[in-house]
Amino acid sequence: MARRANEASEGRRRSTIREVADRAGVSVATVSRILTGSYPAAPSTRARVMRAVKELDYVANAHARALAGSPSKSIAIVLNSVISPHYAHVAQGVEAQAAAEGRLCLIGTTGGDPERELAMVKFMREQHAEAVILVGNVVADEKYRQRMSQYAHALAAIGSRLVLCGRPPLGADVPAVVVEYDHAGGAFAATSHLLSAGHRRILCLGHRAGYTTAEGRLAGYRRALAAHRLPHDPALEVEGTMEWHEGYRMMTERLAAGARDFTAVFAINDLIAGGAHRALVEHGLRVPDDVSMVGFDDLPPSLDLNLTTVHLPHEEVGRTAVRLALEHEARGGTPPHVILGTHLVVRDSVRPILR
Amino acid sequence: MARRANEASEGRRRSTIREVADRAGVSVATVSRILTGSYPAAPSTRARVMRAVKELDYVANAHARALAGSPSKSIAIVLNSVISPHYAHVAQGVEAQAAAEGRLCLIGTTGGDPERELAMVKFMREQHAEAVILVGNVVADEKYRQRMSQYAHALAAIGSRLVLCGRPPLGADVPAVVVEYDHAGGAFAATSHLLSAGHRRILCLGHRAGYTTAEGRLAGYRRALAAHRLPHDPALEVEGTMEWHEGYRMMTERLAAGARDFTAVFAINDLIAGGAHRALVEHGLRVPDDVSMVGFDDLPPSLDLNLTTVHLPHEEVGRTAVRLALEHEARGGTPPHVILGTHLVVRDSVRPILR
DNA sequence: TTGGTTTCAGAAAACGGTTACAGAAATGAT
DNA sequence: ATCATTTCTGTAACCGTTTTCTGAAACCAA
Repeated sequence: MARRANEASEGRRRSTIREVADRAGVSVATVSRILTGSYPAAPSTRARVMRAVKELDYVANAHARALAGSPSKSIAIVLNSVISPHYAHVAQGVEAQAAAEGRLCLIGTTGGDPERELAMVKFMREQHAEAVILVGNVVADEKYRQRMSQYAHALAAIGSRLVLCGRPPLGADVPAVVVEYDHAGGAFAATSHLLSAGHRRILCLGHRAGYTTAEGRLAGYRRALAAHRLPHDPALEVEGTMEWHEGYRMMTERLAAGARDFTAVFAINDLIAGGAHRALVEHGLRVPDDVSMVGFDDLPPSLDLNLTTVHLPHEEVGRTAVRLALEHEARGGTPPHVILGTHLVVRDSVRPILR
Repeated sequence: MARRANEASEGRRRSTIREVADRAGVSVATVSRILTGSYPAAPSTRARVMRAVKELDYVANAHARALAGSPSKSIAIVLNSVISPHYAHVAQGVEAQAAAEGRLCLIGTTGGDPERELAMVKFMREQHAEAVILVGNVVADEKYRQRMSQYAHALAAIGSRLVLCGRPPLGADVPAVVVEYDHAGGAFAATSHLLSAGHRRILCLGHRAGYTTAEGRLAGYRRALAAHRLPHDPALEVEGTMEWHEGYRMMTERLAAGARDFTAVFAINDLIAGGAHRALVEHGLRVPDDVSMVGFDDLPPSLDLNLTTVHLPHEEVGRTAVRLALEHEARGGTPPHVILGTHLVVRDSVRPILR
């Protein structure tokens, strides 16, 4: 079917609201009002305008729109990387909620570098994003905190919001929405689960000072022990980063050292659990028959391992971040600080101990 | 250290180029020129301006900038979902390359719905993205193709580009950059690998008519058989979607049917391989001892299974998409169409057959 | 000095929308 | 028929930049 004149495609620049107005025989103001729906035009006018829009294949210029005062309709998300499952889920949540609220999603990755994070926030500020959502932990020195809280103030001054997602607040006087996970609560539940099964020597794999996520989980582990009137044994708390090969390393070294001085493992995340699992298998130990294990995060690896683990509402945190930012932008007041709950997902990686 | 007057944070609106100009005692034109670096101003003027920028915490308004004519410096990526590892890797590549070229990344997900994809493209068009990158396959009816190629023309008319990533071209006359994978080549290599090991009855799991990805891989499988002067046996080509549970289903049904009429499996992707693997194990068959297996994609599951598989340059495809779009935008001419090569990653899931 | 080049900086016109304000047309009441 | 409303539409200012065109200094050679 031969298309009409194919005007829009003919190497010409895009059509403007003025051209639409001319073709419909009305003023630009009318076109604008009809398209934004800010005013109920007469049906006949409306029809003429819509026809002109169709014929010219008119698409409004978001930049002109934003410049003229209407909000930019965009949400920015800044994270470590997109390929890590956890971040991917959070990003998915952000994007989904943003789309549901008619917003576009700007995305930037930092590779965990605070400098790049700061640069990204500045970049997003140029774009007038309605909210800038920072996801995950960064090792934050004092200079970083100062600069970031300056950004928070700057964003707040123009009716935008900084949102901290899965990371601690910057300070009481810094206007930022905060959405955190209850790491300690989850770790408490996980450890209690092992304790209830009769385990007393529980290895805690992967804590690390300065990383609030790991610290929170270690705290929950200790609290659970304390609730059972057990002291925590520093020899059972193994330090390491939250990666598969670190889990493998920690467990391998432990087993190589000789005595198997534990009956259960609380891995601070599922990746560590996965690595530790491999190391156990290589030493002829089976989960859960020989060693019980609980993880944290509830990501794909835990499914493959049939691992009992703590579920983090990854996607929910992203949705909540967007929702709160937008609500708060409208309402004002003190930025909300919410802590999302976690829960234990029981699979098959724990056996009771008979005494 | 007490900060000066903290002016920018004091609930006031953001500062403009005019304010910077006033404070530095120059005109807005000069400020603009210095900030964009469009020509070398006198050092003293430059210093004054930069100081004013710092003091006012001035950040340029990207919308005003884009409106005034400079390119928007943004790349849009539209994909199925962010949590699928394959798409996540592609997105990572796009974001990385975009950042490297000083561009911001707009992201949108469709959930595989062609309607939402079209809406997203329109949305991105409003934002004047320099390129719109469409990732992954969609079931495309004729109406969709028409609309999408109309968009391609519209984008081309304003110096932007539509990029198709991992999906076939829309047509010869549609101005779109295309970056594809060599599915057939990869499948040929994978199947040849099994054939060289002496396998003759090779199950092909997961082809599906209408899905170009699956079709390409099936074609490669058949071509490899043909190269060995073997006919392809329709009974060995099992239909299914590219998901874990489908792999599980296909293999379970196969084994339940009775006779084990194959010695090796070519799974059309790693997820299928994973599901099939589980089914085999449940029937007491081990990989590679009892059955050899090759997958496709080289994603996390294949690592866990120690699966020999075809590596797809996931991230590379994203980087290439951005690079080509930007290059082509500058150069013009016929949009490039590249096919990225794949290669076999040999792990430990294939055993030679002794005759 | 003078006149011709450079260099640097300013004035003002876009860019493409939104919206306050005002005016015209249509409606209803008298 | 007249006037007061109500309903719709047009005029024009403005958003914050970039950029073209032009003018003023500053420099150098004659």
